[in-house]
Amino acid sequence: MNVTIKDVARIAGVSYSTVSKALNNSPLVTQKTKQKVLAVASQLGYQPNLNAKSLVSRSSHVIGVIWPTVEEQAFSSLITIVNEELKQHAYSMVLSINSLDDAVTIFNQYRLAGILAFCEREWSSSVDLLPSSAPLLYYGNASRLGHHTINVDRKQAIFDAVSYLHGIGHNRIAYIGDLSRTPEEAQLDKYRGYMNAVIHYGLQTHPGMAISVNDFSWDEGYSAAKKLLASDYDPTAVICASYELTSGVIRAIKESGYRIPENISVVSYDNIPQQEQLEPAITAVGAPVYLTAQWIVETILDLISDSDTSPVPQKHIVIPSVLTIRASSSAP
Amino acid sequence: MNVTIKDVARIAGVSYSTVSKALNNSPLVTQKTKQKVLAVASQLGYQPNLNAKSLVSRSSHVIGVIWPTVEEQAFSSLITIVNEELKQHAYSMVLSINSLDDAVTIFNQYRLAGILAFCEREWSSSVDLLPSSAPLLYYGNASRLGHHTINVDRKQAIFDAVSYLHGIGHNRIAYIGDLSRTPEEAQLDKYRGYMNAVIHYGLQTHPGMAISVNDFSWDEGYSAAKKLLASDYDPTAVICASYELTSGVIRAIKESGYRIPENISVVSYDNIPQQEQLEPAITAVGAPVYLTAQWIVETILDLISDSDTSPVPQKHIVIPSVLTIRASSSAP
DNA sequence: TTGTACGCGTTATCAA
DNA sequence: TTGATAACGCGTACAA
Repeated sequence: MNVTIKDVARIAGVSYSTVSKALNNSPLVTQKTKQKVLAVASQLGYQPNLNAKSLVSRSSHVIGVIWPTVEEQAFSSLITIVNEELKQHAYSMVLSINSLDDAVTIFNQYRLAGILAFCEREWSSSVDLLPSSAPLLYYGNASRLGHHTINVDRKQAIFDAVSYLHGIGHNRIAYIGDLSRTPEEAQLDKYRGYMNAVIHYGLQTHPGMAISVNDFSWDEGYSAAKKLLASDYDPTAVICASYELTSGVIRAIKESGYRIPENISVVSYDNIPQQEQLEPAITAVGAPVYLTAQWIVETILDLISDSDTSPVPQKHIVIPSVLTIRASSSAP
Repeated sequence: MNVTIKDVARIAGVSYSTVSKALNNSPLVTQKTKQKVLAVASQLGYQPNLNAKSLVSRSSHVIGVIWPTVEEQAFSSLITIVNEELKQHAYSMVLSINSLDDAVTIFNQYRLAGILAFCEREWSSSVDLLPSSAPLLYYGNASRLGHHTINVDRKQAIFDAVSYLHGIGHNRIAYIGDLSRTPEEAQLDKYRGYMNAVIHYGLQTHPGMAISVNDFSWDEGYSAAKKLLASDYDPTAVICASYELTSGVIRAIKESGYRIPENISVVSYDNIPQQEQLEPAITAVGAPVYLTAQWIVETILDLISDSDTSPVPQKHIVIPSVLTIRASSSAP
């Protein structure tokens, strides 16, 4: 326990600076001594002290991710993939589920290489004051803040969904999502995309064409779909604002004796592989999660290497939506 | 950026050891200089370097939590509460979603104060080899390993559910859970509790009294309940192995025209507050999540303070189940 | 009450 | 090619 390079040096019979070189693949050491040092190190169970390491190098190869809404599943697959991607680039990832402020504080104190903030809803007002030594990249709807941001284009995504459905002949296209008086920015974007498209294509309108949900559980999707089918709107297609909603919606549609897509087409927001597993496989729009993860990782790593050169230009990246057509949609 | 105590000392016109004392509430400094130092520190935006701090103190006030199955929501409320509890004790929490080995490795390298492993299913075989300098506490089914463990009593929980239902007059009590040939240990425990109780109380048995699910989604619960109701078992009560399953089960029961609890009682595993929000509020068994979180925090903090004194006795804590009666159950 | 000096484990710069 | 030595930022005896 707590064996240091000095211990390794003593056993291996070399100086500890030589050990350091051997451990770091320095060319300033012979293969032979290197082998010996490595052998002793692993035999002693040597584990480098990252505190010392990042104290001297003033940084580490660790990215801190802030994820205050751990109970929302929406980000979990994205975060999983980001983690894998970072590992490929020899970075580690560490999560905090504290508030933005608390998390930034502790990450800063550890002098992490970079910080990634996944916060779709709440933005601490004091965050602008926090002097972050590490590059801070926000994922979500934060273009207004004076920080680097990366976003998915939700408005375009839903617009594309309507375009696609209209293109194959649908005219009564319903929407199930968050229409509350004060929806989060992200949800408002989706609704805007829907309304814009409805107007743009001159679709039939109806008071009951857009159904609001209280949260994004399957249960709410189920209830909303029941309500939709009970109205006299008689939609030929429905667009759902999330994967979970969709899973409830298709259950409700099936139970009401309708078939997908023969009687009604379903298109879901959230371009994640899991859509493939639903029955039937669901046509989806939104930024593909793999692509999003890759962009996030690439951007944060760029910011880290850029951070030497000042001034750093502000980055605001928007990931386009992709339409993935599956079995749940067809011409009416 | 990167202002150190030396900078603070220079501006405040004192030596940097005085600054250190002032920052750490040492009694060896006058209130006046302390105030001055604190003022200068905050004005300069001083942020302590935790790397240096834990390098010199050989530890930090940070607990690392290993959570490889981030996509399973089961732990999320527990982890949220653990986080809050730790904050109360002036500890920070940091998560890793890597494999057990990878996570332990990096946490060790950062010399964190303690490690908490939330891994219900997979146990890396090599984990025993990892020399962890920090106390490692496992949550899950790991009593076989040579490590400290903390667990909930799932077998007792389900047994209690049957006892309760039998006590108020039920004789045909169904079970919906994971009965696959090779279930995880945790799920097997639940089923054992059920079977033990069925035998113990001499309940009516039937081939279709226990329905197996493939995963713990609401969807599987829904399908299982439909199957159960279609059989000729005619249960007066049903026990579900998880919260998500239950949410699907009650939907299926309602749709089949039955009322809860008049026609059929429902008891769910997972003693979490969310059970209260279902319609009707669900009677639940299992270790209350708040209690579990408190035990976890208390145990890991104990282990940390014990770790000075060697040898440390091995701790294996089992948290008892509690029956929380709500509207979903009544005499048949 | 305040300041000085040393060490924590590591990397990097020199001399040897 | 190796080894001694000075940082990195901080806590803490010990001296003033």
